[in-house]
Amino acid sequence: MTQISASSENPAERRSKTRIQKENETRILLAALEVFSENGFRGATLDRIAATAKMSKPNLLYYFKNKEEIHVALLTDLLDVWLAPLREISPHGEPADEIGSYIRRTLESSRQFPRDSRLFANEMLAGAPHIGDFLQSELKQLVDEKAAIFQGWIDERRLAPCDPRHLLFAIWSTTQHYADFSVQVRHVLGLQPGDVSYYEDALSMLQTLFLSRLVPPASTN
Amino acid sequence: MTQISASSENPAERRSKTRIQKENETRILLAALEVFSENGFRGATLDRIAATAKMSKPNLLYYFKNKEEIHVALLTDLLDVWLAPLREISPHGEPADEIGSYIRRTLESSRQFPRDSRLFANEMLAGAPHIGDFLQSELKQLVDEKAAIFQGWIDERRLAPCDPRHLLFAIWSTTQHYADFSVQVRHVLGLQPGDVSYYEDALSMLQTLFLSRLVPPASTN
DNA sequence: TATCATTTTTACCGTTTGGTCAAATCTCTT
DNA sequence: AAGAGATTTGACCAAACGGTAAAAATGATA
Repeated sequence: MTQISASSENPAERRSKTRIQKENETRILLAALEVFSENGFRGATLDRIAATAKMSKPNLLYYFKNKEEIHVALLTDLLDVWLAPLREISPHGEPADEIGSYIRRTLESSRQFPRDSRLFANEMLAGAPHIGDFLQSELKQLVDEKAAIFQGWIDERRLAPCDPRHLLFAIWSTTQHYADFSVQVRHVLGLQPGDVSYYEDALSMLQTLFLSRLVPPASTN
Repeated sequence: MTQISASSENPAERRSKTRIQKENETRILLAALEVFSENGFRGATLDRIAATAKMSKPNLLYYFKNKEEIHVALLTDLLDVWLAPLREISPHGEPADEIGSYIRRTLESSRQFPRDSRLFANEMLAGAPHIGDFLQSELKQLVDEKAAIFQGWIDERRLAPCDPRHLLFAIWSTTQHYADFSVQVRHVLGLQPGDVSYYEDALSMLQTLFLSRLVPPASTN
């Protein structure tokens, strides 16, 4: 026994990851993201993930013990990244600035990580079987916290009276729409499959909607 | 040969539907809507649909020749209903009234037919394999037509300058969000599973967002 | 280069899946 | 009540599914 090393049969439980292990895990997660985000958990198959990762199925199961473990790994990674912009909303800034940059950031996430957005959307549509607890506890807490900031602005007349949590829903839905429904967006706009140029017009529209005024006050002519 | 009748082996192709046929088709479509809307096309199984419809699988396949035919039937029914409110937008009304009632109607559809909304969302996430053609042709045409109305209002200074098609995206995404992400909405708001009371606050928020002003103009204090 | 741990593959297993078939049952009309 | 057509069922099939076992191949290290 020259090496104390890891001893566990599961590579994920070993103390430090080898080069090959790190490479293969990211390859698998990338492939799994592709497949899960298109077809949801039930619609995805290990064979397709393995094929996408250019790896045999047993080899894939050498790194993750089952289908669910891959899915959970993806969702866990996702939630951290996705909530970062929300955490950054500060009570000390101007409402317009804070909301404006929050929209810009979430829309940017939508453009950069459309598959992650679709992975999350699929989980929601399925009834959030894997992250229901997270939504009820951590997310709710974070939303309550940020909603309190908005409520403060409302009380100070720096924001129109509205339910702050629904304001967040509106921001989430409009920004993620461009990732989740990108097929529809492209078809309606007459764009080619890979074209994501519409994100610029989207940002412009959303800034108008949330920060300016869409319909002018009724004139008394 | 006392009866000329139908002759075809496929009940769907017979000239007039029997009582039993009508009953069973609706039972199947209802069950299929439930299953497809939760798990998407690939994630749904005929066994689950049959079980939900309280019917044997071969009997189910007596009415629809395969899985895809059920899915297409659901999507076809859906598109008509879903686009009705959009068709009703008139160039002769006031922008605020037209947009306001359109939001009210789509949100009402979201509340009344959340499964339909999720069925559509699943189809989008999967890349619209079954209705891509529809999006490119009929939907694009309808959107272009309505976008022209909005553009007219913009030219008349009755609507803020913006891309009208993105305005439609914003309305679609915010209203359907309450159906597609209802689990998240309920968890964040701390509501019970069946509770859809949030739709009232949602309408209020969306009317504020689209028809009024969220952030007051910067004061010069 | 020998050795041991890591990685990959081959062959397989039981279950689920979409779908078929023919026989049995039911329903409606005459 | 009988006959024809409509409906339902049980038995079945090949392929796809998630996952396992063990051996073979590769990599790292001394």
